[in-house]
Amino acid sequence: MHGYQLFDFIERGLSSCTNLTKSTAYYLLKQMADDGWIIEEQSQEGNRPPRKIYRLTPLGENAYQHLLRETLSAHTPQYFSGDTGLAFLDTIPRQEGLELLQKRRAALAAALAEIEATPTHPGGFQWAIQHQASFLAHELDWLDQLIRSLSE
Amino acid sequence: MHGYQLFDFIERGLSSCTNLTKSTAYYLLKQMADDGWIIEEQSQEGNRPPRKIYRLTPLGENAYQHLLRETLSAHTPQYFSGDTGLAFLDTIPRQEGLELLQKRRAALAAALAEIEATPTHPGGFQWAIQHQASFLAHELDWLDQLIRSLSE
DNA sequence: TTTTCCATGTAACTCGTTACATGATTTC
DNA sequence: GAAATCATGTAACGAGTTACATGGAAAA
Repeated sequence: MHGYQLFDFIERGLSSCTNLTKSTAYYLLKQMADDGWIIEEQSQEGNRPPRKIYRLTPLGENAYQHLLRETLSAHTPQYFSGDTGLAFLDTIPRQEGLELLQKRRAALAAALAEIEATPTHPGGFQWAIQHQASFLAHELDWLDQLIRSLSE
Repeated sequence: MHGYQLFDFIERGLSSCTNLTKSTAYYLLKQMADDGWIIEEQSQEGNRPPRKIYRLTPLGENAYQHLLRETLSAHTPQYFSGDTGLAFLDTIPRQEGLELLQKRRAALAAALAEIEATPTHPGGFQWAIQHQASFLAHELDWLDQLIRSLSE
């Protein structure tokens, strides 16, 4: 694929699972090219802007296989910036705290709704999306529980 | 508090909720001092190394109040590097995939066990810890479900 | 004809991390 | 006497983001 195509593919349906920007995509492709993981091939079709088609080198294939196994077998700890707020939740009036959390709940629900509306993806990609959806659903549950326990 | 004391407090029981290092803690304190959020007060007790006691300025108090409300009301999207692996899970033999995921499961279970062993914290801090624990428990459930569905 | 799409980048910057440095004091 | 604890930093680096730049073609 060429860069634009790759980015487009990711953007289209995987936007809920990543915050990759176009600039970063090109930046990463350049990195991989510099590292010898991929090679660029110029290509032009008609009057369209020239593209760079990327192809995996044996070195890149090797790196891919290793990285894949590493990511699959590792648990990466997750830290939530929102938890910092929770730690000091008891320093503001309870009513105000509840209103703020309601706002958070709305944003969370919107994110969940959006991901549930994304079309089905082929193969393993569906696992990633489903994981994200499942995570958001759990977050919503948890937040509702917190709000309920604060409302008493 | 002084820097070492602050870091120690966070490290002691909140290590499951953050990856703050000592260097970063001092770095952030310096930032806040530069921004006028806190002021340093030298202090020395006996032969012990000199300390810097930090005190919030009105400017810092204001920033704190605003940041707290922002963090409480916002939903920050979370992206999981592990999901990248899932997306390509179907490109390796199923048996090997299962073994890798089992390894991930073990690490996840260990993290959960560790956090469940941490002592209870005062006030809102408990919310943060409980959220992290709840998140890990859900991750474990989800992973077990994935493993089961792949085993069929 | 104006907007969006196709297609690519780069320079400057930010935020934080890593590795390293210091030195006294208390505990083993 | 060695190791851990107390207490503080800094210099160099790195990974990625932001803002900006370009320019033709197709769609509205």
